[in-house]
Amino acid sequence: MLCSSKPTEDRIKEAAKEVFMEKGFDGTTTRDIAKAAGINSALMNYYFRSKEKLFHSIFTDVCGLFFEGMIQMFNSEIPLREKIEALIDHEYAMMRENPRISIFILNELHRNPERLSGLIGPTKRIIEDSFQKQLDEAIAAGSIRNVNAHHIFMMIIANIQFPFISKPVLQLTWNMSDSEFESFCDQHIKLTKESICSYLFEFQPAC
Amino acid sequence: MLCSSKPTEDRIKEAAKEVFMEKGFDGTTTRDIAKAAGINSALMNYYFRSKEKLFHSIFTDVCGLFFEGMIQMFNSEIPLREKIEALIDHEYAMMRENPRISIFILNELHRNPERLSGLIGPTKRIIEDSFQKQLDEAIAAGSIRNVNAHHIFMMIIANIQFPFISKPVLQLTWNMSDSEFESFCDQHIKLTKESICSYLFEFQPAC
DNA sequence: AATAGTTTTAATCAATTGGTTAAAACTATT
DNA sequence: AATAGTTTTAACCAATTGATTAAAACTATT
Repeated sequence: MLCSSKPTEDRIKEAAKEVFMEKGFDGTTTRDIAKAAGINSALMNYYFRSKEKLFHSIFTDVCGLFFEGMIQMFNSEIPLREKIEALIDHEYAMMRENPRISIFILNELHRNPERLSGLIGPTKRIIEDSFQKQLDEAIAAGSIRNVNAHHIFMMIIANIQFPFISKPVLQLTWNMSDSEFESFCDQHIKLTKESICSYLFEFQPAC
Repeated sequence: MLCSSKPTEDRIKEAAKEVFMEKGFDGTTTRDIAKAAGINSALMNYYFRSKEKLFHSIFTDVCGLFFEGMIQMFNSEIPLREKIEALIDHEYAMMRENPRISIFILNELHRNPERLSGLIGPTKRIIEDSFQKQLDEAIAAGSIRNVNAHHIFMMIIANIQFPFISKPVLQLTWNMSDSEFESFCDQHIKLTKESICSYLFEFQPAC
């Protein structure tokens, strides 16, 4: 039967995802995965042919989760101000649910940039999005400052993802508990919204 | 002799730093290091007792480089606006000289948070800095918006470090050459300065 | 219950890992 | 040049790594 094999295959993938996200590709052994999945270590090679192939499968999924929602948001047809706030809210919610996703993806790409080839599909679409157009129209109308979409994009993701990426350092240097870290993040995305929107919308057109 | 041994010890350290920063602790083998340093692999254990100890030595150095300058800047006695701009300039210069330093440190801490214990000394001082006082005074004087130092700090380092951390993704999704990436960063720190300063200084005190 | 097909396992493989050893090469002092 | 101390090396070790194998356990069809 083909379908009945699903549960174990999925169990392996879920366990592997956990371990890979925590330890990275290099720090993970196939025995770690087998142990986490509660299976014999040979079974991993039965379903996925190698550690590399299993990782690739998981990495593709994780990147999808990481990029898809964001891209949809960018290309959705809502007014600029709401879009920026919705983007920040969405991105923040995603990071709260998957706090390690950012450092995991970015580090694996840093270690092995060729992995990018797999995600050219989903990410490429960021380029040809409607966001720059939306900005250009607002700029032409004089309702916002003249600024490139890439920088707005960077300001958003940097301010949301970086707190999670640097969490261990922050908690040590600022003596933060987990709940204090949470409220710091809450406050920071609020401030990020304000900061970006005030920079964009509240300017002196010709002064 | 004790002093004559320095050159090789340093050569090992320099080579190890390169390899560790590129491949991470888990991705690096002692033979990689020996090869990069042009030495017999046993010599590494002669000078440093183990891979872990060699790494610790390097990690301490790198963290010093990463934090020291920033802390000094924060505690220097210059006016607020200049301080923020100087901080950004300094941080940016440091990242341009050591583009991988951020992802390296943050990932190693993510993988093994205990390594933080070694850098409690240098970083702790960030807490008891004069920056918050400086902000409080400006807030009391009504010259800036009411905002916590932690958030200004986060806005600065997030906007400077994140472009370097996410460089591979950016270059792919936005089809950027190395020089285009550079000018993007130039532009982004300029924008970051403007954005933070305008948020801080240009506000309606009671509107 | 006998069969054929699938899934799971224990045992094992060669390669690589971090680390040790004992001898060699080098350096300086006598 | 003989000595003692340091630095470097080749050879090696046990443990771990990713992966394979052949047999066992399971499942369904006849």
